[in-house]
This record gives sequence, structure tokens and C-alpha cells, in this order.
Amino acid sequence: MDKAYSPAAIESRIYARWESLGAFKPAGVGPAYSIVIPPPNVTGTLHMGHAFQNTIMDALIRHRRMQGFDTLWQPGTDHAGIATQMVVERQLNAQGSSRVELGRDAFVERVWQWKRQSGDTISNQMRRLGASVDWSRERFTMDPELSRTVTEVFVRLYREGLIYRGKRLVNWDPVLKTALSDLEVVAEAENGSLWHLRYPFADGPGHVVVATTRPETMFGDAAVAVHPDDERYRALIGRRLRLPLTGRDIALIADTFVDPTFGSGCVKITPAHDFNDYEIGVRHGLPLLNVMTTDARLTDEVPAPYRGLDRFDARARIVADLEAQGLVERIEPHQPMVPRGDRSHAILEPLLTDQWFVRIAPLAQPAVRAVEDGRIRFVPEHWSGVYFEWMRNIKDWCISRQLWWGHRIPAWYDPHGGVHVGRDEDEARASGGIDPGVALRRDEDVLDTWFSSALWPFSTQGWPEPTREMAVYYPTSALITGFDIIFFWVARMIMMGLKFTGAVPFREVYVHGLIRDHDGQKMSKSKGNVIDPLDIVDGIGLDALLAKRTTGLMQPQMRPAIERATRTQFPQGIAAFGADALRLSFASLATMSRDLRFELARVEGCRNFCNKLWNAARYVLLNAEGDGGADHGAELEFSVADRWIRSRLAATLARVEAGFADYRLDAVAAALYEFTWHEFCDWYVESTKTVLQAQDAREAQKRGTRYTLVDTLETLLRALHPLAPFISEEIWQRARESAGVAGETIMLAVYPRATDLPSDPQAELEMAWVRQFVLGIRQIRGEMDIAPSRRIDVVLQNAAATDIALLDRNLKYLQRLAGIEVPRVLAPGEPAPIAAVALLGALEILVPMAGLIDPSAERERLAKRQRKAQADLQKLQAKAQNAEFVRNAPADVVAKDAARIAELQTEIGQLQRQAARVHALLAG
RNA sequence: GGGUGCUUAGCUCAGCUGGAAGAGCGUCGCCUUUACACGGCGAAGGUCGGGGGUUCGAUCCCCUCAGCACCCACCA
Repeated sequence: MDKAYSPAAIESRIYARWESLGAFKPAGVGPAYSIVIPPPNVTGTLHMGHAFQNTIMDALIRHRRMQGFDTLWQPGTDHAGIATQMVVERQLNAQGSSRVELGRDAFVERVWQWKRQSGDTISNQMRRLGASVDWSRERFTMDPELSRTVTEVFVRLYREGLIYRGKRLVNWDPVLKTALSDLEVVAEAENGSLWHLRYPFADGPGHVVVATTRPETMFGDAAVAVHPDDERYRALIGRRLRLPLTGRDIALIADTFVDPTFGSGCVKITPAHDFNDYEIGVRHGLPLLNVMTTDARLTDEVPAPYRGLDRFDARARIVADLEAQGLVERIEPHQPMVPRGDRSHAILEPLLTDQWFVRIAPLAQPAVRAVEDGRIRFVPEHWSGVYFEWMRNIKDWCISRQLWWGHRIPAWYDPHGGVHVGRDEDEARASGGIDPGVALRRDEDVLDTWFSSALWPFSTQGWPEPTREMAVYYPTSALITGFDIIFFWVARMIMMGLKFTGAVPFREVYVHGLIRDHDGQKMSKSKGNVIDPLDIVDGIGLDALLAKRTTGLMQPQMRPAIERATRTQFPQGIAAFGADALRLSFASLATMSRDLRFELARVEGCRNFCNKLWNAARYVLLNAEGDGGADHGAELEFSVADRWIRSRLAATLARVEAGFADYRLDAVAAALYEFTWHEFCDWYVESTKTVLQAQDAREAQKRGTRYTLVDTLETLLRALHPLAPFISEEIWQRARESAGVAGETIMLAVYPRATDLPSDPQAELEMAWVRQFVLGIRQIRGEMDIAPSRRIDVVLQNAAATDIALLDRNLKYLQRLAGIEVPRVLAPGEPAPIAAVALLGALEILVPMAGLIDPSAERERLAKRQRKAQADLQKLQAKAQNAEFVRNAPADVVAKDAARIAELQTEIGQLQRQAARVHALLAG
């Protein structure tokens, strides 16, 4: 084995072997455990969030697979309608072409081309991270089978009256020229104005002042409203107003919606261009006057000078013209909530259009119940509250999009405008009894991407066919996802799953946090703070990293700042840390927190851990010499340390099991890290050297230790495998023979359980004594700057019979680990030398000063320890003297305190005596 | 306007049903000890955001204030 772990040399080879072994496929036996991947955009690349999420899913899947479950990790990708269409349109625009120029069929073909071209990017990235998905089952939301499922669901919902078509006010994106659902709207406060406009009375002098943020929609005004109780306007209700710039009259009406304290208390009502006004319009029977086109220009319905003007040009023109007529009372700065499209970032326009909707309330009810009654569990639990809140106020879902890339709506129109829905044109025709001679026109729209995503857990498993997959792997066991798509995706999957399969789509939802950069910022291309996960695996130079972050920026002016930040944070670029180090750092990051800050230093720490493990394995295998296994039938003798490390491994595995059960991969990682480094390496491996290198050790002892070394390592590798699949496999392959285990790959080996190993309290107690002894000596060494090479004399005072027995049994360990000569045990009453002291219960471990130790330094050390002990003692004594405490606290707590008080008193006595002697020495 | 989460060592974060404050990274000493300098040994460092309450006892439970972050919402 090489001296240092080098991931690059082994990772790809190992993954290829797993794949060729078919190790990712479900075993076909055992209880089912399944996860469907949240399908990433087919043309996208894997970002840190994906890598994090995949690491979690892979760890869960590998863990269950090793536990003997019939595991399916279902991979696939999403067609991501708007996002993908935008990318391809941008490509076309760059070539001086456009979607419209190409035409629908050619454009869609172009997108398919782009899909084929970039389709492997994500799967290649996932392979590099070690994702054990069953590639043979990879699905795409626009595969023929999945598209059939989409159509099937649409038709069934339509026939049940749960999908309807209608002219409604929707969120319209004038750039993409499509409707959007409420969820795709991001509203943020932006700087703007509140215009106070004078609307004159039609039938006499005077005016009212209307406050609006949208002067450009005034030609669509159908009324002006005031609050019915507003004293200022009460007498005016019912008067007619002359809409400025037009000859049209509108009424002054009363509606309780109006807030008298805002603006002028007088609102213009524009039912076709505002969601609230729409409601008011319905209440008052006002006409819907649409004055805007789909690209947000004014229509021909408005007065001539404004026709065809862009909405913001129109705004400026209208305000200027009103000003000229003295109709602008004042302009007040104001921060309205501006709705923008989440993809295009264009300002949206409420627009009256024909759209398809899902009637959602009947679907939401059962979905709420499934979470209420525990058929679905959210982890952490509080996310269910967020889910309930949204589901309670849910509104109908606009599912039609005026795009070309997606599932085309299976509806056809006859020449009279009749709508006919069917699985295909023939069925649609038949359903409407339309004569074959009559030409039907198919609906141009496609479905919201999330419509097909909502079906993903069962569309991937062959529904509506009664497949074996549906029977075995559905409902899936767990969904692993970010909180940002609880509404978009999780809620809709629950509704659709219950509706069409009668069962929940998953039993548990683990909602993980979002990966942020070191400063807590969301990672994004425009901020220039993204890190490609593979650049951490493979490493990247500073220049290449700078190039990656600064090319293709939407805002080129950000470039200098991005460069500066990148140079500061990664002066040397990024080193090649390997997939396991990245995965381990993701696991340790996976707390229940909502924001997860990613730090490269953590990856470095995990890389160091891999190297530590690697070298520990080198030591083990070097010493095992091929006969580590117990299967030779030779006698094995186990030392205290042998028994201790097994006991510690059992305790570690218990922590690991608890961590997996609670989705606490951070706890799993911490347990394994601590065991590997601070128990196995720091203590056990060191202790074995005394046995293996001793001339006088019995062969049975050596065999016992070799066996324990190899066996512990092999078990540890299996425990680590879900988090660090590559290095665990690599070492396992090398250790397999020594460990005497069978099997092609660690992937399919059995996951270790805490109960496989004996818990050994007696060995733990004895090792605790040894460790405390060694730590006491080391502390003196460290603080007195005694070279590690210098063996030191030790004298034991006040040694009990048990101490002497422990000393005898563990002398070799103590000598090696603490670097001491054989301690001299003082007889009772025998005078002790002046020494530095370490305490082990009543036992005093003395290191004679004898020129080694500076007495005043020792005096300081003793004083410090005394202060600490005194403080502890005082706190405990105050507690013990409190009668309430003694009466109310559980007996074991009181007893523990009492024991601790006794200990501290002894300790303080010992420290005081030592201090007195050192003091005398210094004084003399 | 409603809601949620967070505030613990210089930094990033753990801390199970309330019972002697932890890790990683960083810092400071010492060390080329034949698994590992991607290392070993030792050390320093915290009034657990402020205030109040419940309790024998609060980082943990309740109230309140402050700050940070996010989600939802129709105030033109």
C-alpha cells in the first residue's frame, strides 16, 4: 500500500467494477426499501445541493442494501419545461435564430437534441460521487411510458371534473408569454411610486383622488371604490366619475375591501388587471376590460395615442399627460410588492386568458389527513406545519403553459369551440361524438412541469399497469428533498399518489437543509460563488476556477468582485480531495439545520481522516501477515485492549444505528470519526505495538491481537461504507483475505450491528484506568516540556491492591504509551520523593523532579488544578446542603454528587500536600 | 400582516426525556517515536443573545425583548 491515500487512483476503477457486478440492482429478496431520486433537470449539471442530496440518499440506500433489504434507488431526470426551453431559446438567439423562426416541431426536435447531448452530464457526475442508483431503470419524464401516465392522469381527472378549462385572471409572464402558477411567482418589495390621481366628477365640478401604483392600467378601470363607512366619501357613493384621458364614465362604489387609511382611501378598480379588483368586480358585476396584450403592450381598446405602447412607456406617457391636465395631485415614494417570474425574472402581469386548472380542494383533503394520521412522517417534524398551512389555503392549480417543450394537453377543439379530452384524438372524438369528417384542432398548450413530477413515484414504476415494481417498491420508503420544493413537489406528489394509487407515495420525508457558501450565501452563478462538486473531488487550479466562475456572466460588471473573492478564498485553487472526503463532509454537515454552510476546511479534515484510515489499515495489514483470521483454529488470547476495542466498536455501532434511524448522518459520521481516530488509532493501534513487538509475548496473545486488529478494521470498513464507499471498498479488498471473509464486494457485505459484538464493561473500566494513568503522565510531560524520547521514572504512592493488580496486568501498555520505566510502588508510610503528581482516584502517580522538572512550574500547575477542584467542590457542597435538593432530586443524582464531593475532597487534600512539599522545596 | 427557524469556544456547528458544557477547523507549546507531518503529545479558550418565570436544579421547559434568516399573504 502507498504511504498516502490517493483517491484518484482507485475511485473510477471501483465504480466500474460495482456496475459490472450489477451491485446496484435490487437484490430481489428481503423487505423492500426504495427511494426515487428527485429528478434533476435533464440538461443541467449537478451542483453542491444535488451532490449533498445524492450523498444522503446513497448512504441510506447502501446502509439498507447491506442490511439485506431489497433496495431500489430509482434514478431519472426531469424535462423541466420552462428552464430547458429557455436554455435552448437562448442558444438559438445567440445564433441569430429564434424559436418562432424554427417553428414548433423543429424547435422541439432541437430541444431533444440538446437533451441527448447533455443527458450524460448528470449521470457521469453521479457516478463520480459513487451514487449506487440502478442505472438500468433510468427514467425521463418525457419517456413514452411516463408521458402515457401523464395523459392517463389528465384524462381521469378531467372526467371526474377535477380538471377544468376557463377564462381566468392568471399570472402572466410577458417575456416567456405563458401563464404561471402562483408558486412560480416571487414577489419582492421594490422601489416605486404611489400616484395620486384626480378623477373628476362627470356631472359637476370637483374630483376624487385615486391612489395607484399602476397608472398604466387606468383604461381598464371599471369603477372607483371607497370604504362604505369612510366619512370623507360616504356622500359621494354612487356619483359618476369621468375617467381621465377618455370620455368614459365610471361609478364610485363602496366595498369593505378598501382600507381607508391607505393612500387616499379611494381605489381605482381594474378587474382585468388585478387579482383583488377581479374579486370586487365579480361582487359588483363590473365589466372586465382587458387593455393589455400578451406582451404587455396596451391594446387597441385604449385611446389612440397609447395603443401599442409598452406598459412602462404607457405609464410614463399617461402620467405626463395627466400632469399636463393638472390631474396629478402628488407622487409619493412607495415600495410595492412586485411579482416576478421565478425563471425569467420578468415582471408578471395579471392577465385574463383561457387556461386549464386542477380543482385542488378535493385532492388536498386526503393529503392533509395522510400527514395528520402519520402515514407520512416529516423529518424534522416541524415541516409538517408548513405543509398544513399551505394545504389549508391551497388554490386551484393553473397547469397549462404556453410553451412548446413539455407534455401537450390531450384536448381537442371542434370548429364550434367544443372541447374534447381523450387519451388520443380518436378517443377524444369518440367522447364528443364528433363525426370523423370534422377536423379537430389539438390544444397548443403543454402541462406545467410539476404536473409530471407529481406522478414520479408511480410513473417510474409502470403505473397504471399493475407491475411487479408497483407491488414491491411502491409506496417508496423515504423521500429526500429540500424545503424549497415542499409545495411545488412534495405536496403534489402526496395528492396525486393518494388519488391514483390509493396509497401514500412515501412513508417518510426527510427535509434537508440548503447548502450555502462559507459566508452563508446561497450559491449561484450570478454571485460567482458556486463550486462544482467534481472540482473538490478532482481538484482545480486557481486560473481554471476563475475562468469557470466568470465566463458567461449575466452581469459582467460583477466579474472583478467575483475574481477578488475567489482569489482570497482559494489562493491555490482547490486540492483534489476525492469523493469520499466530499461525501464525509456532506454527511457531517447533515444536521437538522435549515442552512448548511459549506467549508472547504471540513473537506480537508475529512480527507485527512481518509488518510488516517488508510494508514491505520497499512499498519493492520502489515502486521496481519495473512494470518489475522481466527479460522486457523489456533488458540487466541485476548488482551484487555482487544476486549476494550470490541466493546467500543459495539457502542459506536449503537450510535450509528441511532443516527441512521433519525436521518442524523452527522451523528453517524461523528461516531465513526471519533471511534476510528480517537479510539482505534490513538489507543488501540498503539497498544497493539506492545504485544506484537514484544519478544516475550505468547503466540496466542499475538494471534489474538492480530485477529482483533483485522477483525475490527474489517467491521469498521463495513460500518463506514455507506458514507465512504470507495476507500472502504479499496481497503476491504486488501483486508478480505486476512479477515477471512467471503464476498465480491463490501457493498453486498452485511452491515455490522452493535449486538454482533460483546459489550465489555470490565474491559472498559480497566482501559479507563490505563488511559487516565497515561494521560496523567503525558500532561506532566507536556507541561514540563519533557522530550517524548526521555523515559521517566515513576513512583506510586497510596496504591491500593487493585491499583497494583492493574499495574501488573497493564505494565507494558503504560511503559509504551507513557514512556516510563517500571514504576516503584511505595510501601505505606514510606517517604515519597519531591515530585510532580498526577492523580488517579486515591492513587498518586509521582514523577520525581530530579532535575527534570521545574518546581515553580509544578507549583503553578498544582495551584491551577486546586482552584478548579475548589470551585467544583463549592458548587456541589452548596447543592448538597440544600435540603430541597436532597428531598426532591432522585436518589442516584444525590448519591452521585456525594461521591463526587468525596473525590474532590481527596483530590484537594492530595494537591494541598503536594503543594506544601513543593513550596517547602522552593523556600528551602 | 401572519408563520417558522436560528442566536453555545476566534470560525463552522453538535448537545438525547432538564441532573458536572462537546467536536472539527484555527491558535499556542513540545516532537523527524519504523501506520500516518494529510502526523503524534500537551495546552489555552465559553456569564450557552438580554431579561423574567417554573423547578431542589435550566444551554434544554414557559413568557418577554433584541438581532439574523426564511416562508406565506389581496392593502391599491
